[in-house]
Amino acid sequence: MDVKFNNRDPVYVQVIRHFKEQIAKGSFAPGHVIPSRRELANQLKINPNTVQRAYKEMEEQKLIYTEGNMPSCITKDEAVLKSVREELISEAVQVFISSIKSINAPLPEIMELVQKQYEEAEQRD
Amino acid sequence: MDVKFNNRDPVYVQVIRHFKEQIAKGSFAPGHVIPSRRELANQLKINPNTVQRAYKEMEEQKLIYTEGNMPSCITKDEAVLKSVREELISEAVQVFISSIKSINAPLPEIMELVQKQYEEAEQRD
DNA sequence: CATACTGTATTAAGCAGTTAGTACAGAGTA
DNA sequence: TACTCTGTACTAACTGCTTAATACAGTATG
Repeated sequence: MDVKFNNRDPVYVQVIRHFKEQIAKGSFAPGHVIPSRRELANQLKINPNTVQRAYKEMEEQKLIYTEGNMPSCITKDEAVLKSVREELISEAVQVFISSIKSINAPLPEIMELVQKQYEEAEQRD
Repeated sequence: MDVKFNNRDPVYVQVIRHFKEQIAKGSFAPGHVIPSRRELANQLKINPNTVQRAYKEMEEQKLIYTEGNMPSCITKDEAVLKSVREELISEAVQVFISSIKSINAPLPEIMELVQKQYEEAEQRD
């Protein structure tokens, strides 16, 4: 568990985002146990309440569930897990397109740029 | 002049963004006069100080200039104007790629999505 | 029973963004 | 001259979001 924070977005939002990315990647099996509020807070050097807020929202979105006072777990509902991935992809595509259109940039030319930079990023990994 | 605000980003940031998009589009000729602080504030129903803050930052970035107490104008430096467009494009591409990579989404598949949704958006205009 | 974990709730504090009010200097115009 | 625009500067206060601090209840384990 390792999250790099930016200063712009609220920390709890970034935490949620991080979990969604992991889910989208398939890094979490359904029912997978996630760190307790306090433990994750320790790892990330943030306040337990900030984690709590993130977890609470994830619970409302059915991404995780909590039984009694056991550590929370990733949902077992595979439809939800799948939709997370679709949501992130669709979001990325929409943001991208609206950015491009807002400045009337020609798509083909931009696509080439994406292709090229993607490959460069690929090599850096 | 018409800006639709979201609740997430600061208003003054969105105002700057709006001007940059117009510049990138080529909607503003070099030296083009822009509304006064008070006038734009009236149009957008925001506080003049918020506009002032946006204009001040744009001036620091050399996007606009002000002579005496005349209304501010878009810069005449075409290199700057050009770089705004490049900056926005590069930003959009980078955000997109990092989103895609953070969830290990295969590029070709995503590219198809982009292509498709771009055309759909095209028709809506 | 006691300790140490869980999750949860409530309240306080801090902070960035925004608004509001006021003021001042310069320039054009009736 | 008086009025009305322009930009600029400064301070104060409000607001909502975010984070911090603390406390409480339940459960498992030794």
